[in-house]
Amino acid sequence: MIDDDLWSAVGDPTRRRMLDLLLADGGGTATSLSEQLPVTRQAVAKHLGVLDRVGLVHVTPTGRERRYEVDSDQLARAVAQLSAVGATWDARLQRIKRIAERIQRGKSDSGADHS
Amino acid sequence: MIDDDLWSAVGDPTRRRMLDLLLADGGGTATSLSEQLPVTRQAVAKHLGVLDRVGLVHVTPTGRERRYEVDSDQLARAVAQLSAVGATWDARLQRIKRIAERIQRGKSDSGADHS
DNA sequence: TTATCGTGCAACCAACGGTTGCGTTAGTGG
DNA sequence: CCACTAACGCAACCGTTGGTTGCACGATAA
Repeated sequence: MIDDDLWSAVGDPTRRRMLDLLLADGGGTATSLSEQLPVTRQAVAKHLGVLDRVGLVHVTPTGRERRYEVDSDQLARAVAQLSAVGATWDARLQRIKRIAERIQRGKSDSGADHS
Repeated sequence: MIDDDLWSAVGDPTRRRMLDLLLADGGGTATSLSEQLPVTRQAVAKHLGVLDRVGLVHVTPTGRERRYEVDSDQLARAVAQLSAVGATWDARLQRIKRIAERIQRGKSDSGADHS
C-alpha cells in the first residue's frame, strides 16, 4: 500500500532540500547543488544516486557535466503518498475525537468498529 | 519553518506503523506493539522513546506496565507539515507544467519570476 | 516465597549520512 | 601539442541510528 522506498527517499531532510533546489532552478549538477547546501559534493552525489534509483530524478550527461532534473510524475506520486498518510491519520484522529465526545456525553459506545 | 525532528520521527516506517497501531488500538505497551510488528520489544521501546521525545506519544506507568498513547495535537501538527510540504511541491510542479505548456505554444516566456 | 511478566540497561552489528583523499576524464589556453 | 582546470567517480573512514541478543530488576500471580 505504501511505497517505503519513495517515503524514505523523501524522508531525508537534505534530499528534500535538494528536490526543492532542483525544482526552483529547473535542474542542477552535484557541484551546483553542493554550493547551495551545507554538505559536500560527494554527499550530494550519493543522495542524487538514491533519488535516481527511486526515479524521482533523471540525469542527462552533457560533456563533463551530469545535469539532474526532477521527474514530475514520480514526485507527484510521492506527494500523493504523503497526502494519503496524512489523510489516514487525520481520519483516525477525528474518529477518536468523536468517540471521546460521545463518552463525555455519557454514552459509552462500546461497539465502535475499528481498523 | 519545517520541524525536522517531527519529520524524521514520522519518517521511519516502523514508527509510522507503530503510530497506526496505537491509533487503531487506542494505545499500547512496548510488548503489545512488538507482538504486532516484525521487530523486537527493545527496538519498539527505542522508537517509543523517540516518539515520546518529540511529543507524539505520552506514557502512563501503571503497575508493571507502561502504556503509551498518541498525542492527538502533536500528530495533527505532524500531519499539517506533511500536507504543507506536499502542497509546496504540488504548487511548483503545476507552475513548471504551466511554463512548459506556454513554451509549447511558442511563447517562450523568458521573464518568468522564479523562487 | 517463588515463579513469571514487563521493563530497562548494555554490548554489539549493519546500514546510512557525511567527510577526506585520490584518480580520471572533458574541456581550455599557452 | 601540452599543461591546466573543472566536474566527476571510487574508496576508506567516522558517527549515528535501527536492530539484535543477553541480563538484571521491580511488580504481580500462584
